[in-house]
Amino acid sequence: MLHRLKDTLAEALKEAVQRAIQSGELKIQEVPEISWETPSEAAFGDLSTTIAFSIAREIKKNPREVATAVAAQLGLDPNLVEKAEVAGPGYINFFISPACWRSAIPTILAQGKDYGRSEVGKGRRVQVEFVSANPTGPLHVGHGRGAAIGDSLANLLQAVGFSVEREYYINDAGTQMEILGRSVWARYQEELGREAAFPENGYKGGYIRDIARRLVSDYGERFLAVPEGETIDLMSAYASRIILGEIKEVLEEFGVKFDSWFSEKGLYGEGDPLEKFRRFVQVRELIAKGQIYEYEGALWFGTAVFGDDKDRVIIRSNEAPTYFASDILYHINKFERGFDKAIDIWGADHHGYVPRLKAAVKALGYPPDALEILLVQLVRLLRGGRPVAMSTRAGEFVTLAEVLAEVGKDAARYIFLTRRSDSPLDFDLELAKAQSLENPVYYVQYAHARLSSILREARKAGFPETYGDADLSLLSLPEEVSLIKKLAFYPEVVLGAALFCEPHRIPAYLQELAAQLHSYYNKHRVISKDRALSLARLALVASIRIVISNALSVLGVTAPERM
RNA sequence: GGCCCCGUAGCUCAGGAGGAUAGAGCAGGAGUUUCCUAAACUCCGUGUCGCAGGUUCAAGUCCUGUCGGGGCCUCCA
Repeated sequence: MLHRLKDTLAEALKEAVQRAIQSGELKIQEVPEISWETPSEAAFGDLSTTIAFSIAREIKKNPREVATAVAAQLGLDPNLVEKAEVAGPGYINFFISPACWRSAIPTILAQGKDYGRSEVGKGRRVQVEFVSANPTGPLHVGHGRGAAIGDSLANLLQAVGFSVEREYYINDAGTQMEILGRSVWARYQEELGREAAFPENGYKGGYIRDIARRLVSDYGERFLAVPEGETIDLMSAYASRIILGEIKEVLEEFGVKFDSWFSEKGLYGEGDPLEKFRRFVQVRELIAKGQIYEYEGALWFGTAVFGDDKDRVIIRSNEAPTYFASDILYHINKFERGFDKAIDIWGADHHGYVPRLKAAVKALGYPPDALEILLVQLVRLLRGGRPVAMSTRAGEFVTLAEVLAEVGKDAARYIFLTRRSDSPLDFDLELAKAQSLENPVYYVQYAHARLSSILREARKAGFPETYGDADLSLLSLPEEVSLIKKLAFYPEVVLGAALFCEPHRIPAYLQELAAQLHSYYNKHRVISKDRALSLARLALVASIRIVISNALSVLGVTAPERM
């Protein structure tokens, strides 16, 4: 609705500029693109354009004069626009008629769950890769934040028409897996009463011992007889399978469903990784171009010329590929699967890798913006304002599962999504549990429950469940028009949040909408003796409920009927 | 040493692709319920937008420098 309105007004503006050109008032070649502002104050109208400034710059005239000349030529539909006026240094402000705003209501009621969706991304495939934690231990709170952001971002992109795939990259190859195997091996031996040195950098968490115990109960002492060299792989395979299973469980509980679980091992497949890599590189003639070269026995990728600080090793002199090699192969694989865009969501501690991976993508000949990397800052876990001590190395950390058990999915997801991802987040367990003013989740959910309650009461009072007959012109209070306006902007909020990868815009919007609703509710009765007015207000209430419900659903938070 | 992020009200943070007099939540104070859910509402805010320059008709927003906080640098994973 808003989108159409803007197009209509932009058209009218362009025509006005044309006429001003023809009449000789403006001497410009072509009409510039119309951009819209939403004024900060009601006195400045509902929509505002700064087109006069850009024209004025071109022809070196006073912006105010330009605005006046354009406004004088404006032919506007009085059903849509009450007035358009020149204000300040050269704004043209449009005052949209209440009737026009009200037309949003039938649209919302008709579209229901689809209200807010658009087709901007139609025909384009995006992959969102997130969480991707090593299967060497349980997910912690930080992973939870990444999960919430990745999942809602995927929802948002879907809502604006992209075809989206959620992927979890399982880092199941390399040194960490070996360390996992060694850790389990040590615990396994201990369980069976054999002296065993625990690896220096091993995983000390209690879950390793649990896995060792399961191993004992499943297989008894069988592995003690196997040569140590062979046991490590077996141990790490066994442990990672269990851990990955638990990761999947927690994510499901958290409401996150991946379309694909991509194994790093699978990336290399059966063949020798080094060979595989060389083959690919040759196909792309990277060696011929000098982008990949040997130096001191290692294979280097010349990322420096593509914006990295320095060149990077991809195959070490001991023939082992670095993680960078895996990352390169993995991203080649992504693009070969046909995604137009890959969005990686990483912990902020990996930010050092951004330039080198982007450089690699560029070197491989993919468009630079085909890869977008979103960094998620750390989560500081608090309890009653005091930091909760955590140390991954010592194996003491609060897991995502524990947080979920304590505060629940809705509060956790909502809080993770309230701040922009590049800003560190304080997550207070007491606050997340609190059913109080301090907890933003309940504020919004309560609004939804309230609206549901009104609609229930209306049904009891014999009001119809559809509002086609409602006389919406009765919604004349400033609060009502302002609420409708807010609803009309929802699709743009979704679009902005999706395109800028900023899910936090949704909770911010919800907070504002809920505040307006609560205030309206306390001031005016929806269901009254005036049946016509009641019906009109019920149509508004039903529309608000749809928008809150849709927005919460994008966040993966439930919209309760009762609280 | 190099790079990245952050610096906005007492606290936690927004600031929507440069725009008009910079906002919200919380904390603190005072009030509101015969009525659709008080998990709510109403009222109470003078901010060197870290600092200094610059670009622009217009800068919290862009550029440069600088100070403060956090993070990252490896033939580590």
